[in-house]
Amino acid sequence: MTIKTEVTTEELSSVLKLLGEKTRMSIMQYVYEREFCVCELVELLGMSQPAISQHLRKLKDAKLVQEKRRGNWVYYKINDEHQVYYVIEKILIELPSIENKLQELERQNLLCD
Amino acid sequence: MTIKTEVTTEELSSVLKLLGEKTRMSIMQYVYEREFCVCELVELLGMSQPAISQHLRKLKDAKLVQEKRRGNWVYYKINDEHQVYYVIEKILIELPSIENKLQELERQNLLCD
DNA sequence: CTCCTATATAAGTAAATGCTTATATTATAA
DNA sequence: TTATAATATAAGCATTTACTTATATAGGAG
Repeated sequence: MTIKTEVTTEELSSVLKLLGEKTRMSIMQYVYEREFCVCELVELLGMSQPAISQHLRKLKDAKLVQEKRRGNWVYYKINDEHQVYYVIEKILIELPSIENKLQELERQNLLCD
Repeated sequence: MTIKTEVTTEELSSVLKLLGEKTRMSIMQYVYEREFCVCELVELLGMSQPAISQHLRKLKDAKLVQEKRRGNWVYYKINDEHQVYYVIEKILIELPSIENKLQELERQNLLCD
């Protein structure tokens, strides 16, 4: 039996505040699919590296994503143990598919590692 | 058969941006329950009348709520025909119950009309 | 070690945000 | 009509935000 921990309005709205920004929402969508390194996200989202890094920092501070360094690259993935992960998931599955963009990335040989 | 309209990342994140503010999230929670006039929301949320009005304006502009004037009072309720209402609902049902606050409001005779 | 690549951080800045106070609008009632 | 109550709007302001550019850090390769 799973006991669902009660969430405060403040906690939930602070998560939604982070998702309420197009770029961060997209990042979340990508790292929900699989892990991505920073440079891949830079390509996918067409934004500067510092901009992406700063968004990732906020997501990491909120424990929405996890990072793992592999050589020069730092990979980010969604934290599926976040307190409101089940809510986040419900939101992310509503977004349009990112498959096209992933294929495009692969086609252009922009995948790292 | 219901056809679920595709939602863009931008549209969804703009809605989440509005919910990503504690006061507005609370307003949405209240008007999800039933209609409320502005002065009731002012009492419930303990904020100034202009502050509440301004939040309601944003929610109305985004078509998240509907207004209806009745005499001096303007009542707001959730717009259950919003494009992503089904997502909003999934979020709102996760919030802690507001029953206590409603009872308190009633006890103090602060209900309008 | 030195060089290079990936990433993070710092500082600066323009724009957006959420309040405040003051005032306008709208409807009811006298 | 005038007065009053509920709400909306305007203007001002402090804070936050999301970028930019420049620089720091960290690891791999030679």
